[in-house]
Amino acid sequence: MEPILHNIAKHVTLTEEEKELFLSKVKTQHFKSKSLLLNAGEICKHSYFVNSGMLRSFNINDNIVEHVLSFACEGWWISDMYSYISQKPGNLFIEVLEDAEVVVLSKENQEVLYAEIPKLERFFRILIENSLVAHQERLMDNLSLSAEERFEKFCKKYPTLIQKIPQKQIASFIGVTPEFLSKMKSRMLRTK
Amino acid sequence: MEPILHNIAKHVTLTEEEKELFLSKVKTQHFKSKSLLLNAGEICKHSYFVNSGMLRSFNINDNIVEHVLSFACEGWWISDMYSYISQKPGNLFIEVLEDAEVVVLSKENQEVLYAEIPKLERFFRILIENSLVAHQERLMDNLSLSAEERFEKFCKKYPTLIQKIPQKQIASFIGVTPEFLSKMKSRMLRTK
DNA sequence: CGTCTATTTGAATGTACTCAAAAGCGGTGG
DNA sequence: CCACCGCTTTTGAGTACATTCAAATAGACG
Repeated sequence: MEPILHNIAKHVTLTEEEKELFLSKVKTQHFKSKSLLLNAGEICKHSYFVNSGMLRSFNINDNIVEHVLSFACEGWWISDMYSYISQKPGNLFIEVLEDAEVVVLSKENQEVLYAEIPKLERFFRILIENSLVAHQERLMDNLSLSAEERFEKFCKKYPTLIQKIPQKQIASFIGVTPEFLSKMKSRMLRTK
Repeated sequence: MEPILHNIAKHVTLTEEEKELFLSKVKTQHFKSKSLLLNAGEICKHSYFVNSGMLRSFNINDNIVEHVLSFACEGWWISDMYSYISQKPGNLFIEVLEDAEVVVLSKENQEVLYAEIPKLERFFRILIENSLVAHQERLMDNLSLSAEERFEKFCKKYPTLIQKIPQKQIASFIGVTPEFLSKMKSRMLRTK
């Protein structure tokens, strides 16, 4: 079965017709590593569900430093939520880290689906609730944990990502420079 | 009209019966300053909508330092989202900063309302979407802005809160020590 | 194989923290 | 109504964590 239907089935149960309607409103696309699905300053017109490969969203601040907001691999959704819901220009980039197959849902079709299949309102509410909880936890971690503790937590939480994400991206995600993460790692090995 | 109905009306339109049903599922309560609506380790059984006064949610880390997750004054919702949706013990406190009148919605009644009034599913989805966007922005700010820039942004964003929130709470919210915020303020006055 | 990018390492620097003490402020009780 | 107590804010000195800049090394990709 389509992975995205499996994802939906975790929270709500669709009839066969509803599944078909849903699939008729999305399209599957392939993207090469390093391609940009969204540029800062653009309006985010789509939400992406990852079938395979990996994406990330990030911004770039005045000092030309990148900061990763989120990674998305198999089974994860990604978009620029701010821009997507407001349909105003956002400041996130969405980039492919690993050749990816993604399911693309447009904002317009999302609205159509909400109207046609009220259960999806519930599905996305639950999805967003979980995302909110994750972001709140990450925010509190940034406020209350040391860089080392944040890194350890990241390793425990995403053991698979450690293998395939470049270290500088992980550094950016946990909020340190790549140089410092490198030093931290060797220090952690030495003192352990 | 009830402020909470006004709040709901910003996103969805309820019939008179639906409004009545909604109001029958919530209760209004008064809380004195400094009282705790939720203790870390407890299961969060309620969501709160603030009619008047002010609340905050925060956690306490191993070093016994408090970190504010959010403030809530007139027209804002507050709860421990993680604990509320999972019904597991959370690690947030919810405390009254200023004598408050709040509308209390229990998790059970929330579920009843979702079932009886599907439009509320949409209302809370939108509410949570907005909250997610705000938390994402705050997270990125913590990663990419200096303490001074975060403070300036806070002042611009919540000019009214500056007046009534103790400075140490603001420090905790933007992620610095109260001593440092104090020094930062005097430095900003001097160099301006 | 060569080029480009990522990672490591080191030295110097800076931002924010800790600890300590003094000053300010608000609420409460005598 | 004033005095006192507790909490918040300010100020200062010393420190630590993380950054910047630079250079060397390693690794990936065409």
